[in-house]
Amino acid sequence: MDHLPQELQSYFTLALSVDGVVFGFDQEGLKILLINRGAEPFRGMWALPGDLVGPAEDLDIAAKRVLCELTGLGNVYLEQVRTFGRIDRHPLGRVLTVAYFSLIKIEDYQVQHSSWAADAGWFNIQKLPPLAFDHEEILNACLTRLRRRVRARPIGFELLPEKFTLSTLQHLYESILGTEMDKRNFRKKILAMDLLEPLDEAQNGVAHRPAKLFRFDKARYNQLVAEGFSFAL
Amino acid sequence: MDHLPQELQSYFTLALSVDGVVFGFDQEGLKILLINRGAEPFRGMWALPGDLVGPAEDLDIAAKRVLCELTGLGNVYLEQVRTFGRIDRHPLGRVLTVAYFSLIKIEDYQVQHSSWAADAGWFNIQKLPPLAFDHEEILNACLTRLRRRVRARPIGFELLPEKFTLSTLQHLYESILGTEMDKRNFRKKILAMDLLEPLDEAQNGVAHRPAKLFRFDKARYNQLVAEGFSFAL
DNA sequence: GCAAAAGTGTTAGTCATACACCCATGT
DNA sequence: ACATGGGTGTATGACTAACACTTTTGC
Repeated sequence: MDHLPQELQSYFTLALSVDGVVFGFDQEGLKILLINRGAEPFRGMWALPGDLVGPAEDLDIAAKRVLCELTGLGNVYLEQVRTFGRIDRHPLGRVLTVAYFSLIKIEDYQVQHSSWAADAGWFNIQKLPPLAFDHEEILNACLTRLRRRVRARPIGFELLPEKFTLSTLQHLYESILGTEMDKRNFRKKILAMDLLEPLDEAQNGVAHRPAKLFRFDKARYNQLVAEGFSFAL
Repeated sequence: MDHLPQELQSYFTLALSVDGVVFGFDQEGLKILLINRGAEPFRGMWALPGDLVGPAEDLDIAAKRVLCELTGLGNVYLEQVRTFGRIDRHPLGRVLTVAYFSLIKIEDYQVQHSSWAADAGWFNIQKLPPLAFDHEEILNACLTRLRRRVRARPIGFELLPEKFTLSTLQHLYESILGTEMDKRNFRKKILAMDLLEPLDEAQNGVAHRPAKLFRFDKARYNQLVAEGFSFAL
């Protein structure tokens, strides 16, 4: 810091954190991963996973690091949402936070032991506990962003296993958007996009007619985009 | 800073700036306001207007301050876009920057003398000079955001004087989106939304049939939104 | 055979697109 | 009278929304 002119030094006194809203999906619907804080402030409260950004740590890398420490997962969908900078948002000092959301396949998640979390767990998006800091505001911003994105980009698949049924996909959309959709219209629309590859495989062990399985064909999507296609649901 | 535990102090060594993409619109099309840097680094280069965020300054307030110092305007449309955090993006140290874009009525702009700008000027979005720092990347992010927003929210009016013609409005959209639109279809669509109040007034002094003037009815928009309407162009 | 979810088409209405001529004004 | 942009309607195709019954499996 010695190389800085005197008059600039007082500006280099902020800290920055990243906070992540980790979305997952299962039979019960859309969920998010919360941690129970193991350290002050707000020890014992549920909060979004997050950590301070190191002085020489790239912002996106920090977000990936937090996610990986918490879930053991790398290489997942991760998107910056926005930065929250109210002066008094953190009791320890001037800490701004950059919010990210990520989409993971909930079945891939394994509990990890991270320094800042005494406990972690999935919460249904409908039944959330009170959150520490301004994390409810952050969560709302991320949820709003997810709802817009999921209709304009084929990112819903990031929440599903590789093979899935059309009904599961429809329930995914319904539970993210909070709406009900017509089965026939949904299938018509999504299949017409020609992004799903039907597999020669079906569910088994279910007490009803087994559904066919599909896979999202990412290469096909990229090709269509290059030809001017744009996803919309 | 004394109240911080030892192990946290090294995190409070970052600086944060805000950078703004100020959009304006006139007969020539969409423009942005650039400054010529009066200080190192990049002295003499064109750059986005921006400044460091004070240790006790709210983030949004900082963005408004920069905009006001530059243009003399307050109370304009201002939206946070995203935060750029590459480690080496600033030569003086670890400075992250939060990008904002704003929409102003170009005729309201008066040159101000601000400390960090030797000069300032409007540049056609098509003919920009090379920019300092990573400001080209920031600009692109803001432009992309503007293009999406302008189709989903009635914010284009922020760039126009209170009274405007339908042709001007159409040219505004065309120059933001980089497309051409059909005159009849455009008028049909925008008038069908019932957001524009036709005035008993027309252009004058033009060498052709004078166009009728309209005003954006914000109260009407708010009412329609409450009833479930959503703007789309 | 019953419960449970899978799978499948048609119709009516709405919306988007394409397109060409007359009008009012200034010079 | 001419140049300039203002202003207007219709027809076609595409997409959206609404809607009910048969099929396949496990128990």
